Amino acid sequence: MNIVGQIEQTLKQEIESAVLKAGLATQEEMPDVVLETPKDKAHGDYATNMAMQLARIAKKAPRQIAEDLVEHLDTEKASVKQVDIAGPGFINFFIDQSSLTQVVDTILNQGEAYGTSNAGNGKRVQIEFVSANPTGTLHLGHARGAAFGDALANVMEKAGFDIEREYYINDAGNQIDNLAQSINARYFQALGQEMAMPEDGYQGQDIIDLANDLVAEHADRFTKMDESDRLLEFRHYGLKHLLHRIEKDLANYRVTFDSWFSETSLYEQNLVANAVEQLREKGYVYEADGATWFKSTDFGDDKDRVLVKQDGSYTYLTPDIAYHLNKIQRGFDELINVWGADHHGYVARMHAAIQALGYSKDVLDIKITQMVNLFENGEKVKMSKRTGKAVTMKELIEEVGLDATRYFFIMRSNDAHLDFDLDLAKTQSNENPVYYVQYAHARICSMLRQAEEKGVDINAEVDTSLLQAEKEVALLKRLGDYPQVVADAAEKRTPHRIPQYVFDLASDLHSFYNAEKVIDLDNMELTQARITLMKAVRVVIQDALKLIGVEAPEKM
RNA sequence: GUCCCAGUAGCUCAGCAGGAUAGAGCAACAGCCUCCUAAGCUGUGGGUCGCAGGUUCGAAUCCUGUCUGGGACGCCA
Repeated sequence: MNIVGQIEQTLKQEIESAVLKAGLATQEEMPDVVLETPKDKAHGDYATNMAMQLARIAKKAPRQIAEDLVEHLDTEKASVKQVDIAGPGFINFFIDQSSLTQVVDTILNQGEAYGTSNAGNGKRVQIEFVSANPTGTLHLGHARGAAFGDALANVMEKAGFDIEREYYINDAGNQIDNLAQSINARYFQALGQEMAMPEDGYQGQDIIDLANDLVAEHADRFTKMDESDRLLEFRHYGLKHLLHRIEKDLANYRVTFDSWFSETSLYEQNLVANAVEQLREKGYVYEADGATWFKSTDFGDDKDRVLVKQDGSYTYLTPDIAYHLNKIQRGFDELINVWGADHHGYVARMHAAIQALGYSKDVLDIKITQMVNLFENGEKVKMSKRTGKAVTMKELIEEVGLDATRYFFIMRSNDAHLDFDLDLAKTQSNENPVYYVQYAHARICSMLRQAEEKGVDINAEVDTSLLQAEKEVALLKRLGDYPQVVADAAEKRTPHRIPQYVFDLASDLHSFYNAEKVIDLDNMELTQARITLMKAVRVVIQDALKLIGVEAPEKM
């Protein structure tokens, strides 16, 4: 347990025991003690609304209750140096600051383990994200989903969840047939022959490149095969290369997966037909109009959904149901899917399927990442300048850089539409939050370098209780918040809390830097105490940036 | 028509398991480098939290309705 957590815990216990001693409520009636950090420093370090919550139980005015409570509070045990009653009955606590400085030692002892917690309690959670079809390159929306999913996974891991990252490969549907047909057409075209692209074929440059590679490697060898054999070859070739490229692009984006799950494997194990049978046994399947239907309306969906089409093939939904059943059966306590906004209409039927199979819909949490719009010179950019098509993830990274791309995607809530300001992301100045945070880190590194050059022993045993200046206390409190911020971000699945937190921490650092001189050779004790504080801040900035996949440079 | 997301300062957004005077960045304005990186700091101004009801001691936060913007509503994937 971290220092701040301990202080809060003790305070909560003392508040409860004061309520009991004052006879304001019994143990059974006791409301949860809510401690909050007031925005206004005049309202202390912590405040509780206990008196208001007790108003109905004790049948007294909140202010009167507050007075009784305070009278019975053991301030020494609670390490409180001052208690005020304010407003409608808030009780404000001023904490004895000396205990706060311990956070520095805790951080330096724990290193990058600082901030971990047991909030997740080892719960096994699988996060499936990106899962783009292997029929082309990754685009803007994928980049957002990848950044979000990866950061969420990192944050939840740190908060004590047991996380697996999975990419679902749609390598079985008719979009893959279409891919093979598209490559086929481009192949003949590359050989100088006439061949029409299939209707709804993949028009992208990436397919043309693939076909050119095929010609370079194999010349016209494939023209001598039966068409069906050739298409099978192209299907495998296309899948392999496009998937490889996706994997590489993601790795360059600092996103890796624990497992890549193939849709085809579901068919190989007969799991798709199995899933339909299971639904049928439970009575949620019927035949109509020559097709097989899933009665998803029994579980709140708008309309029933087709599982097997008139032509005998499956819809997209059917293998997906089998896939989710398989995921559940792999023993995860919870599944999280990260989907793009264009799939949100799909949520109800997936939840319906899970319930029809006998599971709670709570086992599947679907996070939707909303649309991304690029802005440049104040105007909306939709198309790539080079290709005229949608902007790819790779182009975006090349244009604004990896750190800025990841930071910008993660700093916003996933369910808000995102206006991505290219000019701002490229700016190397204080307007750009990425640089602001990275600069704080570089600044600390610079101070440490100089301290060493001037002969300060930066690893000395120090008396951290010297850290009592206003800006120092602000930093200590912020550092102490970190484990709770990570735990909150994990529990609420809001990784955007991390960029916000680290921005605030950077702000506290810059503010401190301008107010106090760290290296003062005439006051070695204070210098060393401050150096130690700087090291602790550096650990936390590094760690927070690592969670969101952004580098912490030592020099800028 | 149905469903999902959003509507908070000039702009981009936090805050939403109810709590005190609603926050941040940018933009605007006024200051700060003989001193550890000015890629920084300090201060000022700026808000009917889309609108209307309701629940509550208390609502940006919960409920209902409504308006606006975006998206989704295939025997496509």
